[in-house]
Amino acid sequence: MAELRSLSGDAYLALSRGYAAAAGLALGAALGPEAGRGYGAPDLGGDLPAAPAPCTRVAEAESSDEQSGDEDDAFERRRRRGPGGAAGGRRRPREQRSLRLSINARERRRMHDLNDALDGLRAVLPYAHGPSVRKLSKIATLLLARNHILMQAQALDAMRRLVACLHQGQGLAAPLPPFSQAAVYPFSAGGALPCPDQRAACPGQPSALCEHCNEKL
DNA sequence: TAGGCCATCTGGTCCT
DNA sequence: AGGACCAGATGGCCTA
Repeated sequence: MAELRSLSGDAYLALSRGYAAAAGLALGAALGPEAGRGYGAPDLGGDLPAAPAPCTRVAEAESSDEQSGDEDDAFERRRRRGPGGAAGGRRRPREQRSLRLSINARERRRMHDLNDALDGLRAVLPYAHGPSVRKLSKIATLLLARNHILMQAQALDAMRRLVACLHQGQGLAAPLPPFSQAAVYPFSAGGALPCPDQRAACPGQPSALCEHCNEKL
């Protein structure tokens, strides 16, 4: 999992493509070695992990006395195992159990809210959405979002520099790379021009930083 | 069968 | 005291 934390732009694209593949979409860029065990595999006909349906969640979370038998069993096991923990104290067992169930329900609700937020994030990320595509994992969602934000920031910066060039009336000494590669996917290998070309493209920008080497142009 | 991912329970800590 | 947040443990499901 550590490799995902330092996901490069190429790996990001590979990740996106991995999820897009099942839907027959190609987001470009070669599949990198970091594309990732378990992250790129499409779900062929499989269902999502067995989470309670959204419509049943609320009722489930709000009626703490109507928990599943599993939770009852777990509670009994722990009760037998030893003295109560923080929730124990001097409470009567019934009181203690009621409090525990209430805490469990609250925690469940909290996690559902967190998952809803993650679903919202997935909905705006550039990867293939669809019933035949496996949902991004939580960690993949966060890493994809992070890299997407970074790339959007870089694209925005590139556009700002371009506008600055045009305002100075110098035109472009060299053709800009295709928007889809340079602006949208600035990390993509071969997508952006090497530094000397960048210099030639906008000679009137002495203070701008090269996005490839972080040196002044 | 191992490994990845997930939901849930649980106890601890911090905050209001 | 009660709620929010966190991390560890556990067990289930799915895939390679």
